[in-house]
Amino acid sequence: MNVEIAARQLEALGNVTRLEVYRTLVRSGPDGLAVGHLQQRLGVAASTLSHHLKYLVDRGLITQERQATTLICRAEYPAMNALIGFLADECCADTRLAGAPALPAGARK
Amino acid sequence: MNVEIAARQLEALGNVTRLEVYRTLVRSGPDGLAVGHLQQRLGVAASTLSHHLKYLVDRGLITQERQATTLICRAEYPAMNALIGFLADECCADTRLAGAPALPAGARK
DNA sequence: ATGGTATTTTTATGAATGTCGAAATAGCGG
DNA sequence: CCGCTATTTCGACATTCATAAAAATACCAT
Repeated sequence: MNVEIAARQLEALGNVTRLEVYRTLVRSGPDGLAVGHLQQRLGVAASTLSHHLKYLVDRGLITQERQATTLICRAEYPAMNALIGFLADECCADTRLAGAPALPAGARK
Repeated sequence: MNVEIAARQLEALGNVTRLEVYRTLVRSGPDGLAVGHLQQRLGVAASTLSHHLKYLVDRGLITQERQATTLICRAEYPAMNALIGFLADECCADTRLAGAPALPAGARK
């Protein structure tokens, strides 16, 4: 994980529609959700949704698998884990794990 | 923390220049860094930097404090913590804390 | 006040985004 | 093969973004 990749993934999540899509997929668990179901649930135009899904696939945040005519979308959990890891390690203090303060300049990497 | 705010903050970090700025500030610790130092270190035009800093302040990711002629910028750690918390809780499995699998659909909220 | 350094605002411009309807494609079921 | 459903591609459009030079502002030191 480097800054460029992280930025691209953060950017992908930095749009309400896409973030909702992604969140919905994550919460749907490993079974994923068909594009059509996503479309119904989020109420966005199919073409817009398709556009955003491509975006998310491109950046490795979700995967798609054909099942007959429908396309199943799934969150790519390792990607999110890596991204959170980047934010926590490269950028941030651990937080929520403990009350540890931010690491001082140059303490890592 | 809601989806709109999270998306705005993620978007703010979803640009290489801003992510570098932010990362630099986080790693500079609580003392922060002057705009000028950031500018020198990152080699971006002052006006561009100022633009991005405003962006980050707007979204609550950093704060600024005047000290004589120089403006000290600091990462707003709680904001990042909340954002990571959102990603972990609302969106994602915990990861890195344990090997726990993603929460199944509807397990939360 | 004057000069100097630090930072922002203004202004400009090219590029990318977000959105959607309409048309095109893909692939099953019969 | 045909029709049907699912999804994508193709314009089109308005909006926002990223960048930076130039001018303006802020504030200290003298």
